[in-house]
Amino acid sequence: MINATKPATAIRVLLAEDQTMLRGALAALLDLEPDISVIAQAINGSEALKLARDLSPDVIVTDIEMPLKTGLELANDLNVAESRARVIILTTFARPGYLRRALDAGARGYLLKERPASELAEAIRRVHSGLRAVDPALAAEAWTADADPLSDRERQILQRAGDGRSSAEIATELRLSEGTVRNYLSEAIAKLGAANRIDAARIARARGWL
Amino acid sequence: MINATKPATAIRVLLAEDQTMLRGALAALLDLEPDISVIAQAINGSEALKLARDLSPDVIVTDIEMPLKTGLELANDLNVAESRARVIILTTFARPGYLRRALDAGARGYLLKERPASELAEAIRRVHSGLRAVDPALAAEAWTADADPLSDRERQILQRAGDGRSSAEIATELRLSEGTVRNYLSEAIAKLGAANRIDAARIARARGWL
DNA sequence: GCTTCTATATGACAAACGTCACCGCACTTT
DNA sequence: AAAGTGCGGTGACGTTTGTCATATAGAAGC
Repeated sequence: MINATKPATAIRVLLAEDQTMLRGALAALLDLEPDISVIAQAINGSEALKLARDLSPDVIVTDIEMPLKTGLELANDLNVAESRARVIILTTFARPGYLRRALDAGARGYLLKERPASELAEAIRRVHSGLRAVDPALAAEAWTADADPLSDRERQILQRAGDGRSSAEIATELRLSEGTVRNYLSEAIAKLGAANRIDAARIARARGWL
Repeated sequence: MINATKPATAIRVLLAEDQTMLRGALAALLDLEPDISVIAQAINGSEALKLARDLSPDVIVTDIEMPLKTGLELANDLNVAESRARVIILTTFARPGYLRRALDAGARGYLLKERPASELAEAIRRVHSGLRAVDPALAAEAWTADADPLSDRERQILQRAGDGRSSAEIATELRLSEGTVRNYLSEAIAKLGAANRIDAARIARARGWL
């Protein structure tokens, strides 16, 4: 993409989204804005991290659910690396758990794909100028929502159990004893009020805790 | 959207997609093409059907998984109504089962959201000129893909098991004995080469069989 | 130092799950 | 009529899962 007509002060944006059609369409639309320049695109979280380090963009717009590294992990990695880049999460999921984790990871914006594309450009400008850009309806909901009750271990184990892995397999993978895995699952099931591990995984996913 | 600059012969397109950001971005991009005019947008299948009847577009581009009416149902309804409109399915899912159902419903195109947006315009032109536009990789896969090995009962039961219901609950709901439910699940697990019921549900979903 | 907390482990037990051989009944097919 | 087929059921058996009480080692707090 040629940006010869952009002012040198245009906001330099990195776009991370695994769905090619949406990524391409958004990049094209954003590049039509005179004050925004999409300097790179990434198809997964790892590539985005690498590009962010090489190019130091002003703003990173990222999906959450991507291969190799999620947008939340990306935001976290950039945060601990004290990156200058400001992160906007762009996702399908209006889950308070995701929003909370995004903000904890240092994201400055959280926008839903349900919203019109024009709001994305607006959010980029807001975030670049130091403000936040969080979907108002979701922010209100997050205020009243329960906090994620799961520990990191419980989350790790529940993820794998939800994919159909047995306690023994999970134990081997995480170098725990099988009994310990069952204990963690039992805890998670109780915390979520679920009937079994699958039900627990379903509930946790629906609330954005997995 | 103002189309004053379009020739009267521009291809008149109806776009049905529930995700606003993607819908808006695609509409904007397509409208940049001189020979394509997006005359209307729908946020679900029912609205798309109504608009198609009122406006009789040349080409309808539709997602599959939408509220109220899926894109496959929409294609089917238009087909039995002997609509002039030609349908292109635009979806995330590279599932041979979906492709087969789409073609059975009379769709002329099947395109993945994994593909660049430029291919969408190309597909619209092909379909409008009477040709087909099916993702080549998926078409090849569909040729060799296994048919769905599950019986209706197995599918019913596997769906519920995948949601975390116990054999006893499923038995009550479907008025079978618990042993029978376990037998069906055992069969389904064997057919799919899965390790357990959850694994089986995961595999079946991934192939579009659930 | 001692206490408390946290993560992990063990053992025991009941319930749920997965497998398999086999039965019964209603329908077709021949 | 006999044989085959599909669907549902039974019983038995070993494995996995869920629960709970309890234990141990290290880290953190006092």
